Amino acid sequence: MVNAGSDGTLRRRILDAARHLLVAEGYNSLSMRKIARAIGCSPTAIYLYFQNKDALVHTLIDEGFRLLYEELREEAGRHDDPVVRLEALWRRYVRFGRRNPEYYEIMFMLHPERMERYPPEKYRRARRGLELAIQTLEEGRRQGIFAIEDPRVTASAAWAALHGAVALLLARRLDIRIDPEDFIETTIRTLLRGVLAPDVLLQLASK
Amino acid sequence: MVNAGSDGTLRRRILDAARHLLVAEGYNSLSMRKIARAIGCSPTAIYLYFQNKDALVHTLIDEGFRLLYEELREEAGRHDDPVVRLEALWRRYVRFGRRNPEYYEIMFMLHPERMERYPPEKYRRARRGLELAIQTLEEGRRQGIFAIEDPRVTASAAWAALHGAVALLLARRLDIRIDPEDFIETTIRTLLRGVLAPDVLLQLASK
DNA sequence: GTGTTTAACTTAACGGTGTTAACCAAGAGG
DNA sequence: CCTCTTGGTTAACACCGTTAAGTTAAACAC
Repeated sequence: MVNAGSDGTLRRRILDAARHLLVAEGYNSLSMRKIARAIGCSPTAIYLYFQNKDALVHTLIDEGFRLLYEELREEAGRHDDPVVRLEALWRRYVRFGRRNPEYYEIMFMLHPERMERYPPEKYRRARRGLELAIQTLEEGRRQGIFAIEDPRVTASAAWAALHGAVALLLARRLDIRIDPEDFIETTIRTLLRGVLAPDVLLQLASK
Repeated sequence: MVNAGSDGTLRRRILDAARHLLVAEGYNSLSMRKIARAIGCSPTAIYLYFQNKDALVHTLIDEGFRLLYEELREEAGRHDDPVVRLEALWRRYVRFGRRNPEYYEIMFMLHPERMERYPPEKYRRARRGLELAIQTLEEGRRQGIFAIEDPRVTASAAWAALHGAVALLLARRLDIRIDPEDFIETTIRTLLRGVLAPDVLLQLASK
């Protein structure tokens, strides 16, 4: 049979089925054969449109990065004050991870070995979100609000911290006695206090 | 053949081979059949000593947690000043992760679905390391050195931040222009500034 | 209108995986 | 000497990603 099932190019339908399966059953049980079964084609048909499973997953990862970046860009455009903007960006990142756990997992939590094949050229696109934080940090530093050395390194360190928080949250590795909201709040406030200039911090604390 | 190959109980030899394979080839290519081949027994023999592959990996994870805790406990015993001790604990954690990437991966970076089966009772043992940080934070808070609310939550947030740093480092997801040492240094200094009381911070900055 | 090419897809198969069921050989106890 | 238990084995099932070869239908040349 040719183009079995509903309409739309097979490539598009493969991606839709893959994303659906990913969300429904998680990355671990995502298999070529299941995808094929879901759309009523043979497993090998997928290889006409994707070099292999990794390539397919990478396409999903691209989708995820685009989604995340659009959220961050929109958020960044809403705030003028560097401190407010930075905090908003951070919160939005965490929100994205918690709301899209399956995307987040394939984007950031896949095994290193598997991800080394993810083309480095695409990493640059993926880092556009970080650039928003870097610019904000740089801007605030010029105004004497942030006491940091290298904005790029600081932004990366903060990103790593948020990633760790999201990762542990998604993996449910936190002590059950800890409230997730409290945990996130503490993470962000600690980071913020870590980058703010001491005098600004005192000023904030006094009022 | 009975008890093929060298001496030692088969159970012990399975664990040794598994750990060796894990370190040599990474978690992804760790398979029951490979372990069996390495020690010259049949794949099914492993099931006489471990319920399944997960149970085997969990035993390796236990080893890892014991190793990590011993390092942290030894480190904690070497420093009296809470600030110094906290920083030393944090550095030691990062060092463990970077020196034992395979252990770190199965301990903290395995897929959530797989890890949910890891018995919650064992998590408590795994958290003993965190208790060291909690106690240190509590101690420093009583002395007015740390401006934090809940030591348990703060310790968890800091742990998450360090985990994120290690995870991104091991997964080689950092911008290539960023020096890993610089990155770690910034992470730890930011965290420290985030938990220190503002006046202590100013005092530190002035001298 | 017929012959040929090409695009889209299929079936069969290879080598790998975790895991289970059934079997077997050697030693221990009566 | 016979039975039971211990500590393994072999064979098999159902899955996986991937490749090679085959098929079928549409498109095009003449």
